[in-house]
Amino acid sequence: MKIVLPDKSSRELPAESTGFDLAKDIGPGLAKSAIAVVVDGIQKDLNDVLKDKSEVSIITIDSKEGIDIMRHTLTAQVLAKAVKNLYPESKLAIGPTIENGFYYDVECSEAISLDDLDKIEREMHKIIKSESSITKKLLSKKEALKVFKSLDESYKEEIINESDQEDDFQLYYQDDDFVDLCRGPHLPSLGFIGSFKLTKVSGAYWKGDANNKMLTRIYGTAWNTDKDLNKYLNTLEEAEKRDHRKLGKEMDLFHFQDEAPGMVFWHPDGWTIYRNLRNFVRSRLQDSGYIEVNTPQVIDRKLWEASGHWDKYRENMFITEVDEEHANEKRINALKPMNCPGHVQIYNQGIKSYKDLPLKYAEFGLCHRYEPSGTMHGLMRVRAFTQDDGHIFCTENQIESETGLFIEFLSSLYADLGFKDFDIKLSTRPEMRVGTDEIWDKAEEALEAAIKNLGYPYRIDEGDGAFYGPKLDFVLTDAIGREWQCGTFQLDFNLAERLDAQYVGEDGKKHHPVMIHRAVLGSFERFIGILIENYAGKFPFWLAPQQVVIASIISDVNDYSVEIMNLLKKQGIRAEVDLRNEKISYKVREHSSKKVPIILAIGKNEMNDKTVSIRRIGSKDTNVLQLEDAINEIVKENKI
RNA sequence: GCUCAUAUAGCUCAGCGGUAGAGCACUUGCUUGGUAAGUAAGAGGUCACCGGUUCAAGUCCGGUUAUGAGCUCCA
Repeated sequence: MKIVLPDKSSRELPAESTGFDLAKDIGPGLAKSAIAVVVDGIQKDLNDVLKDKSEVSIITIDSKEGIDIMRHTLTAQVLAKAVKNLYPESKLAIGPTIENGFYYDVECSEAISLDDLDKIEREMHKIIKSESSITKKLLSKKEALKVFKSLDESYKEEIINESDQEDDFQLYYQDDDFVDLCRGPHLPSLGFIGSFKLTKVSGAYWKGDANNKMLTRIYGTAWNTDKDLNKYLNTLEEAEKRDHRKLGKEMDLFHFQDEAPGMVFWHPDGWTIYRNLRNFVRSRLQDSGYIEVNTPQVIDRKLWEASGHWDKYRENMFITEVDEEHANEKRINALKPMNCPGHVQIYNQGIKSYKDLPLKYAEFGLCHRYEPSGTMHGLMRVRAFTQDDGHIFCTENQIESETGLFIEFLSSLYADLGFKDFDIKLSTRPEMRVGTDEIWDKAEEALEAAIKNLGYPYRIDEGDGAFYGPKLDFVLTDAIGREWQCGTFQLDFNLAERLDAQYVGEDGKKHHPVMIHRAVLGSFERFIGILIENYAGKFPFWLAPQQVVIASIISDVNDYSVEIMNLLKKQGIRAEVDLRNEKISYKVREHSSKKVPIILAIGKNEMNDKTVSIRRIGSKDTNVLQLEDAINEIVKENKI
């Protein structure tokens, strides 16, 4: 039979040949590292029989797909078996791979804790040592059910029962008859398994549904070599070191307390960062045609009913109760969870003409949302946060140009904040939606055209748009490769109509404008969390809360130190002196650990020569400069 | 919201039935020292909150609150 290879060349093989036969035919090296094949675009086991005229490529253990298959085999054949060996009463649910690793969900009467992972790992090593080969059997629904019924694996039975296929259920066996149901493909033998480590245990619902039983989920990570494994474990450690909650405490930036869960108490230095960031965004917004507004914090439920929030999102809103003194008012209010209804109220004052569009309101709006208790996480997920929110009121024809302007605006802001890369995700119409297909067509096309014009790569998330319109989400990548979704650009065909926002068109008739909800940072709180982790606390000079500390070496130079501080302060630099009766090494250590960007050490020499000794964070080098030159350099550095 | 875990000095943590301990930080004294911890002394705690068991509870049990890891959610 004839097999076509990825380079379109073809090979003649005897009938009934497998992927492994093909690999052998190509070369012994390939045969050694081959673990699976892709047949006509679908991953198959290496020992599956190939069909005539199919297109086949070979997956080797060191490819991305290969590692994924290895992880898959590791969880389904090794972790699952180890758990069954150690806890014979346990039942297997599912064991997929995830980014960098895998997990397996099991039902276990005995609680499995972190301390048990060692034991399970040892059992896994024992299983791998057998280098058992893995063979596949194809069973009918009835036969497959019989197998798992006899093993009392009720989750597997459920999976089979709910499947709409009747035949070809894939059961993978090891030499000693351990069996697991799996979509495959799997490694041909356990000998291909590389380095792994079990990382954590937690609970997870069967099928991800909170109404179902909570299973035990065991997580692990796996790589081809010890080196890769260690590299990954190191990045985890690095992420832990950068944790904004830890750095926030160390650098004295903010805290939380029981009386206001999910709401930030900003300390002086944290608030300085916040203000710097806000000033930066504010000036950019002004340059880009936005008008800043401000809307009330507490608004009568009537407006939330009109906007639709009361119906849909009441669960997540903070509602105020009328107290005794004000009982005659009998009003129920809500803390705003969003700024948009407020912005429409401003828009609705007076009559708008098509000549007024696009009209762009911006607000650093403080919003409250009652997030479920288990979802809060430092600054990243809070109940009170400030959005760099904005709403663009425009016509359908202006969508494309406004999209382009926004993407460029966002891109320049991200670049100045230290994020060069971001991805764009276009979410299209969901099943439940408002608006005609015609307007959805037009809107989705406009968004896509704008991205294409600017030449940015993007991906499409079918059906992930909001019910009121398609949207773009912007995902940035931080210094250690993690992704954060921050910016958003959401078209809304619903709210203007609901709240009766109109403009008079060229035709003299009234029309509803398209509303675009947009944010670049998302929330200041979360974005500062991301900045802390991205920079590991070592903020760029212009953002740093304390920019310069002038540390005296002996008390004779105190006056000169204060003089330097005042010169810097006059130039708008956040400078402080440290005149304490401590050694210079003590002061350097303390201010370095607080991540102050510049330490100026001042001793007798500096005072006599009118110089400073400058030391930058992250470097042990010191550099002696003339005072005037140093100040000029520092002032220059303060520009974004 | 769900599961599991955690809550002791400003911070990091030890103590796990017989009414509290370390290091750092803080205060004071000595020390004026040249780039990541000078030195001595002192002060500092309703052991998260409410209840239970016990002669006796940071210590065991239950509840509440908050936090953490996941899950679910995120307009």
